[in-house]
Amino acid sequence: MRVLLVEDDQDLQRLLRRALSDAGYVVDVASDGEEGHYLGDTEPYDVVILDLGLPKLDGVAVLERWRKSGRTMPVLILTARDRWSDKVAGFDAGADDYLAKPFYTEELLARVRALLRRAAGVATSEIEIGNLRIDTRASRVTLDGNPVKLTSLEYRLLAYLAHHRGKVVSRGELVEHLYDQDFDRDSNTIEVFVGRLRKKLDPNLIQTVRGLGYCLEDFEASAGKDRPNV
Amino acid sequence: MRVLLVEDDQDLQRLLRRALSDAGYVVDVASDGEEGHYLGDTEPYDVVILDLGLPKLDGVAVLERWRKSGRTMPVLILTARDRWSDKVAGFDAGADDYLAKPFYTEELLARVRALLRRAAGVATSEIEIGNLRIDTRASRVTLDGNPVKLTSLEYRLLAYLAHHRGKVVSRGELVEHLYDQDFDRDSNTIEVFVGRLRKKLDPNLIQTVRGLGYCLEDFEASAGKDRPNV
DNA sequence: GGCGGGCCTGAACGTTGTCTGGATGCGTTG
DNA sequence: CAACGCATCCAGACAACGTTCAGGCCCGCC
Repeated sequence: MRVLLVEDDQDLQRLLRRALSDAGYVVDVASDGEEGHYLGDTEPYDVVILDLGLPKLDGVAVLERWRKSGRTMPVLILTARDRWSDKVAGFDAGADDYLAKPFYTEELLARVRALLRRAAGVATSEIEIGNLRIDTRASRVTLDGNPVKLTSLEYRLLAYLAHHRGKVVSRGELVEHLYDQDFDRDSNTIEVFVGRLRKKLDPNLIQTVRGLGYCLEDFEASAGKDRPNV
Repeated sequence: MRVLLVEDDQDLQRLLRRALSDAGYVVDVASDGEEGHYLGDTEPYDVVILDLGLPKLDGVAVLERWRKSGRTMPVLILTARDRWSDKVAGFDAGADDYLAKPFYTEELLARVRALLRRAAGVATSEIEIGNLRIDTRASRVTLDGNPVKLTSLEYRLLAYLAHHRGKVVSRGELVEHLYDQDFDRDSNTIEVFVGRLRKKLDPNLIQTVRGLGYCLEDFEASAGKDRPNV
């Protein structure tokens, strides 16, 4: 998952960037409104954390522009505790959630997870696909109840597919969301990781759609078992 | 849900009492340590909010007495922001969470909810993981029945992992909970303590998830054998 | 107040696992 | 059948992690 963090305060920026990448997200950072707006307009983010008090272009304005040009990614706004009017303005401009400063890092992470869940149309922090279960809060995966050991990138790839379950996801989209901008796209790492996931989980879990990408389906998950049509 | 609030500052007491009962809790209030201790010892509370700077009997002493006499209800301690040593003492005495003054009411409420949730999940004050047993009220750890001597930080690290058993906990989260806010994050103390715990307890107890953090697992404690799906 | 011991810290160094990209093989498509 | 896309295998590079150790700090003890 790829996150855009728009925050001008240097300390907070460093703290959050760190916490977010610790949590396994790819993080891009902007320090002012213009930069933030540009990035959010051009790069595909799964969620945006947007401070409201920004130099050059105010957070509310940034958000309004995004929404006007059709950007629908979930946006969480950060605001000083006493600026209630900002909060209202933020919601009116199309924010999905807000958090008042100061806050605890974990709370922010929890809210980011919630936004990602909601965007995927999932109610709980656990995604269940056949006999496979992904606990996004604990960052753990179980198959038939047995815990499966995944590496960081394997997990992130699986999580992304699970959040877009049923949709065909292109290799390019995966690269864009799992890596940061400058990544050599000629490599075949995605294939490699898909292969590893298939081996560790279920060979039929991730379906290849030739020429388009990969797809994680409901009915595929229970494949390894005794089922009528496989 | 019934809450005990032990706070000597009149203004804060009124504010919190109001906020808590607004939130739907039944609130009892004590204004000094003795009264607080008495109430906590005789009445069944679901959660206690305990200020540390109290007349007659200090908060840490109150907490210690409760724990020694077997009271296991979750306790959230309130402390002045700069009294770091108090926080440590509070944890060692058996606190479940802490909040530094000044804080926002909403945050307190969020933490109270979290404590209640957690208490609902974990029935006893003793956490058992394989042959390891952690007595959170006595801050004692036994392995195969033999007591293990842990230092303060070792214990706190273990306890935090145990409270979040099964969850992958990032180094950053650990640092945030074990140390003061501004702690040099480039140090490797966490690794050192994880190493010590592994040495003192079980080498397979704490699992490392590369790039994400550490995880304390149920199944790991029993035997470090190679299981099917790993 | 000086002394000793345990504990925490941070740096250095050794080790391991993960990531990556190329080579190769297989199946599918046109 | 040739070309292409995808899967698998492999090994080097590298970062993350583990281990050890010495210095500093605090505390209790003499």
